[in-house]
Amino acid sequence: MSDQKRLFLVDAYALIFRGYYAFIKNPRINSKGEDTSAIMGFMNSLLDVIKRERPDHLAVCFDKGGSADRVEMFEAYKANRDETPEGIKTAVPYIYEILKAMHIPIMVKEGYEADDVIGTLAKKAEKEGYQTFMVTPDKDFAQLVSENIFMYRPMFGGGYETWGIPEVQKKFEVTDPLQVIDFLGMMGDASDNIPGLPGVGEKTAKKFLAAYGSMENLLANTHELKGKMKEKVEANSELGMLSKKLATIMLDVPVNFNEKDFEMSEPDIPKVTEIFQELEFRRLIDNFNKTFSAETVAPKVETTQSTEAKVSDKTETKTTPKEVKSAGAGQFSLFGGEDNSAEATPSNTRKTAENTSHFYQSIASGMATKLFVKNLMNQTSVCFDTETTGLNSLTAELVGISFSWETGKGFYVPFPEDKNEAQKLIETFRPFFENENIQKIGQNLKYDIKVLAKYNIEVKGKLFDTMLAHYLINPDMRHNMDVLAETYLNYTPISIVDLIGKKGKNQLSMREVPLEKQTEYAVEDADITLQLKEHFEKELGEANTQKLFDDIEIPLLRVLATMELEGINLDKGFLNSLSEQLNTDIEALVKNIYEAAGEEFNIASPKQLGIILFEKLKLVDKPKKTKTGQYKTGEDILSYLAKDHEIIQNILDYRGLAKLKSTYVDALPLQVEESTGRVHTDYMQTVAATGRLSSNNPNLQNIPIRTERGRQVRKAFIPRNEDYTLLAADYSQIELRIIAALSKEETMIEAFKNGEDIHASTASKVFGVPISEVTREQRSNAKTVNFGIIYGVSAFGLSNQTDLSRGEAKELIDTYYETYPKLRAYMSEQVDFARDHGYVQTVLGRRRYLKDINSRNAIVRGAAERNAVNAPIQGSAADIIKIAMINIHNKMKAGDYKSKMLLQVHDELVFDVYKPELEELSSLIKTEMEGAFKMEVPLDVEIDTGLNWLEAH
DNA sequence: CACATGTGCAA
DNA sequence: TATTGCACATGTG
Repeated sequence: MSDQKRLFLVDAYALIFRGYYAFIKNPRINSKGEDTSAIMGFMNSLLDVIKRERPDHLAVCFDKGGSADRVEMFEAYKANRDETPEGIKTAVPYIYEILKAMHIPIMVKEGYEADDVIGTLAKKAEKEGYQTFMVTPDKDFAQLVSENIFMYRPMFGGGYETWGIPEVQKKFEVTDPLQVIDFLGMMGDASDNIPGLPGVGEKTAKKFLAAYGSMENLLANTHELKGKMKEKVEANSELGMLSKKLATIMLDVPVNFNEKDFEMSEPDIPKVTEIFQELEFRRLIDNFNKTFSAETVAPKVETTQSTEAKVSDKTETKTTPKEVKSAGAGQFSLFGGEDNSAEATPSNTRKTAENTSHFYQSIASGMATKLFVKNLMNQTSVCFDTETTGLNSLTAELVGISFSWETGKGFYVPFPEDKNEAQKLIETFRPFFENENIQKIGQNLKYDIKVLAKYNIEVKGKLFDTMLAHYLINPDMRHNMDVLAETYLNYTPISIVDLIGKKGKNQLSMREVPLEKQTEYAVEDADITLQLKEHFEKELGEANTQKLFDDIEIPLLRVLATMELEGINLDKGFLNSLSEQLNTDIEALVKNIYEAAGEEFNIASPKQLGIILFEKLKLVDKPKKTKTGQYKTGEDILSYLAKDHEIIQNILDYRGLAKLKSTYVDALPLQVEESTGRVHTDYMQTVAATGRLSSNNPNLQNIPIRTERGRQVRKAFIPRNEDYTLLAADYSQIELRIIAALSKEETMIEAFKNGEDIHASTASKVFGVPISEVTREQRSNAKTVNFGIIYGVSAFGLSNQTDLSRGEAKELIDTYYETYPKLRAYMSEQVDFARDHGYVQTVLGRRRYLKDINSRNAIVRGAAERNAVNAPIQGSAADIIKIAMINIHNKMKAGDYKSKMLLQVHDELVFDVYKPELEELSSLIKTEMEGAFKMEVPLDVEIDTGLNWLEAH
């Protein structure tokens, strides 16, 4: 390394924003409800740089008041940037405080952007003989790169890349970094509000640069261009020059580079620790101490096993796996001294397979397998993960299975392509999978269970699914393994994309991946899942979440796997003829609409439709626009206009039929699984934040029912054969019953106990008429309010949903609360509870955290308050039907019924019932559903049967 | 081919 | 300015 002095200039806001958005899906919230993502993100980056590079000179640069010059040049400059998120605003003062405590100089110059400050300082430092590193992900800085000035770019997923002249040349396809200015000027930069040349994107900009070298030269030679592009560029030459100016980083900021001011000095460790403690940054305190402890001079690699690490400046760290002990009495020593250690990449402190020591071994020979299974059978708890040829568990073939029962160690069993051979191999593992006494751990076990079921292997014994565990710990977050590993283990697993490529053209099948890579990837997954399990196990115990996990979600996983494997029979022929009828009707409507419009256009394009309706036909004086400036053409908007213009009703009809055809009638037959002839939806158990299931591929929870035409689709869902019949069992008004019971609102409870029609009953009370005299309209409005209450509706919302005016809507809501006073009290109790505890919960203690409940932003807070009311209700209903499903499944299994549970639609279960079992099963289902959870309000279930799903209602 | 947007279906 | 979802067609790069 040269003796040249090195200066690091950190672009604070860029790193703060980046840190904030890196956590956007899983924001860090401390116990005070503050979003500390931005601070955490920034500090991670800063410490990372310090630890990695040990700079002798460093400063952090902020903006203040924006760039007066640029705003003068271009009014819109940064004008329509979204407002700075609250989580960032609150972060900045903390970051200032921390930097002060760390004795790191802060550079700010009123009226200048950090870009300009950094640029000016970098150039000045260069004159003093420094090497300067600009720490920022912002590509604008590439224009400043020189022999002594570099960009130091944090990369997603950890690590850094350094951009010198060659990198910039390659990246932007320029000869001189200064041309980056021309490049940005041409293509523009949405995030910086640089307009750029219209119609010029990255590709065109590069082409222009290659041909003309600069914006000026391009504009001087536009005669060489052709067609539209020529017109556009010529018409916008001024905009082009302006864009170039905006993209130029200014180098004349009045700041001085006094070396002394930028020297790194010892931080005030106690002070920094105190701030971190306040922010609840436990891991960061460790990280900080490590970074500044005396002996750490070089990048240090954490390992999961004992290491013989030689740490010295700029050398790699080697780790040696421990000799593997054979477990139990068996002589299980297949694993020789193969060196699995990997070089530590100095460019990454986040642990990855590259820099973590582990022992992963593949097991190939028959003898080895037998010994391995024997060893497996000695364990009490094993994590496993199946690797398959695809994501469809019904057709996926096993490529391998990984196992781990000890952190940092695991095994991979590759499977042969030949089906008979594969079946033979899996038979070896049957004793393991079907052993009741060995706990099976996995991430999304439903998938593995389904895959193995296709090999006729049943996974028995206690289960622990890390995905489900995390769903209960915080349902609002994401639960895929990569995110969990990064969040809880600070570990970045090998990405599947690295392994098999992006989907599309050249994506590999897992089988085509070299065995060593398969092993690394697969065993790593099992290893990580095992570590996550140890982590989550403790967290689950804290709340009554443990019961929810053991008694609801885990048993439900098996129920869902069974239902999904079962699928439902679909009458393809019926849908095909329906499709033809729709086609005829749609064609007629299209013809009609074109005539009325006076031209042909794409009716399905909201953009084109908007222009026809509101520009050509001028149907409305002031049409409403969407946030992107297009005309709104939603059903609610068009319905208002229907009475005035014939074309509107035709458009609405077209929309309805086109939707029906494309989403259901034509799409469903394509979803029939070839191997079974049935439709197999996939229930997502960890998606809905309230505890509901969701359904996809296809979504069988949104099959039409409200319109006559749409309802027909349900006729296509039929029993498996003539010995069976479809049975649908619906909870009647379960959410209203729950809110009545939870609020202890006697009036409503009584109505339910008396078996009254709740909407009519509400109408009767609210409008002050006997229940027999309630009009259809009154009942309908009462129904809307009843539902609206569950969602936290406003007078505005209610008036939009009904024919009522704002005033009438408000009056109706007021009267409603007077009729059911305890309902209102209950709702505000929920909000208060959320404010105090940061979460709300269902009848079974399922939690939903509401970080925005104390937000200063009324809109954000309002949304959180509605969630506080809605989540316990929707979630409790979800809890209850889950209980019913598990109990019904178990009884049907125990009773060895031929009938099958097929579908769940939030408050409804659909069964394929073997006719001789009908009576017995109807009563079993009703009993179990109504008895799933006892409240002061009785649950009521309506059951019906028929030749198809429509008849069963 | 990937992604955002607008729209609309269900409970 | 009503909750939770999923999927389609269009339009853009």
